[in-house]
Formats: sequence, C-alpha cells, structure tokens
Amino acid sequence: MSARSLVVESMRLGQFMSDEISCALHPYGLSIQQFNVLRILRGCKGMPASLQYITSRMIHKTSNTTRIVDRLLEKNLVDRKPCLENRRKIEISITSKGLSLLTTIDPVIDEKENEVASRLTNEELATLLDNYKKLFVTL
Amino acid sequence: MSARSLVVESMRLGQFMSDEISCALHPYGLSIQQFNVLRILRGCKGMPASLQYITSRMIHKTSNTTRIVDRLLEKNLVDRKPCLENRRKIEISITSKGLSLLTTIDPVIDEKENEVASRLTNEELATLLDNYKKLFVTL
DNA sequence: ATTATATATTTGTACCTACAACAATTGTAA
DNA sequence: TTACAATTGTTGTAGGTACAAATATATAAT
Repeated sequence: MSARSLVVESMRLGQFMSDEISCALHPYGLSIQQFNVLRILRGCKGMPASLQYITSRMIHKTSNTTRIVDRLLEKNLVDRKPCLENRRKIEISITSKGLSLLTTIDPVIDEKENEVASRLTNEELATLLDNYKKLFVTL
Repeated sequence: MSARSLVVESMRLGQFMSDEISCALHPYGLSIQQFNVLRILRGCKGMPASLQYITSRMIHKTSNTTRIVDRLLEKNLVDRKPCLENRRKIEISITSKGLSLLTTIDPVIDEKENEVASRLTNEELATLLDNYKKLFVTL
C-alpha cells in the first residue's frame, strides 16, 4: 500500500513544486522550462552552450530544446549562432536582456524556494534529500 | 542552497516516478493520465462519475478531463451518458473492456511500485511520506 | 574515395497542461 | 417572473512532453 503512496505522493509533490515555481514565473512571461534554460545559460558564464549540453541539464530529458530555445529567441533573451568548428552544432548564449530578466526574477524564486523549505527543519531536509538519493540517481 | 535542491530534486523525483509508470503502461497504449482516470472509475464500483468528480481526483487538477475521457471513449474503455437529474452533468463509467484491461495491468504496476519502494526501508519510507505531509497538503 | 557509423539538430505527430472564454443549465433573489 | 449568479462541461490556444523519423555533418573503416 505505501509503495503506491510513495509513487503517487512523489508525483504530487513534484507537481506541487512545479506549480509553485510556474506561478511565481507567470508575471514575467516565462515557463519553468524557459527559465531553466536561461539559468543553465547563465551558468556558462559567457561560454556559449550547444543544444545537446542544455538538454543534458534539463529536468525533462526528452523535452524539445530546439523549440524552447525558439521561444527565448523570439523574446531576444538568447542568441543563436552556428558553431564554426563543428557545423553540426549551434552556439546558444544568454543576452544582456536575458541576464537582466534573471536578475529581476532571482529574489522572487529564492524566496519561494526558502518558503517551501522552511516547512522542514535542516535535519528533516537533509534526511529527505538523502532518501531521494536512494530512490533515484541525482546527478 | 539546499532550499533550491529541495525544489529541483522533488521535481526530478516526480518526473522519475512518472517516467517509470508511463514506461510500464506503454505496451498497453495508455498514458498515465488515462490510466489514472480508469482507476478512479473502477473505484466508483459501478456508480457513474461526473467529469468534475474525476478531475478532483486527478494529480493534475487543471488537466482537461473532457479530452482525456474522449480518448478512453474512442477505445471503448469507458461509457458516457447524459445525467437525467442534472442535465449539466454527464455520467462516466468504466466498461467491462476497461475493467479487464486494468486487471491485466494491475500486477505490472504493482511490481514497478514495489521495486521502487524496495530501495527504502519501511522506516525510511514512513519518514519520507511524513516529510511530504509537512511540505504540502496531501488530501 | 566510398561506405558505414556516430553526432547534432530539426521536424512531425499525438497527447497533455495551463489558462481563458464560452454555452447550457440550475439555483436564488428581487 | 425576470435577472443574476453559480455550476458543469466544452472549446480554443499556446506551450510542453514523448517518441520517432529525417537531415546534415563529422569520424572511422574498408
């Protein structure tokens, strides 16, 4: 019985977290996936990233990165250039507009994350993350 | 820092669970949402359910139940009749074909759920579910 | 050089989610 | 009764997920 609860409640919790973040992002016109791609690109610190690299860092591995990047392009939040060394690749980088949007959003998301995490003590949180590791590979 | 991990890893875990179940359902041509609706209807034990009732039991509350039921209808896994007492409502029930499909799938899902749950001890599992309750309302 | 294989991205399709607008029906209150 | 609000379900649209096939380029093998 609790095997089923584990599966169902884990899905519900994931959905809950996703809803919390999506909701906080809504005023900025970003989906959670678009936001994630922007944060991945910021993490590259000036180095452009290939689509393949971005995909490997996303939560939904089978998500279609091409089309998510397309939407960020339309909003001028990212740049996209063919890679000269390897013409199969394209180089994606975050624009200054993208960076400044992230700077605006950062504190909102931080607060949301802290608000949720504050429902657990530090010990409970550590135990939870530890149990996650036993359940699945968390790169 | 671990506030962010909590949010991200919870989303990842939810995705992992969802993938595991989706994958097990794939040979039977059911999506996880379609499967969920069938299980909800079986739980009604002969009583028909309204779309509203089904929606209230689903993991994704904003999911479009009309269209998910449409697909189950096409496969003759559910029935759909107007409600005579309240003509705004419709009555959905699982067919015998739907019931026997569930009977086939049940052991496959049970095994998958047990396999995942076996990675934790009973005590760890209880603690995990307990922490879930602190994080969000699990009806 | 030609062929085969691997890599990197794009495109297509079915289904789902989120949100909003709409239509029909029912309930309520002046 | 008429008007207004609430309930129930449907439809439309944009974006996303999952899976598979297609395209282009690069690398390796013969």
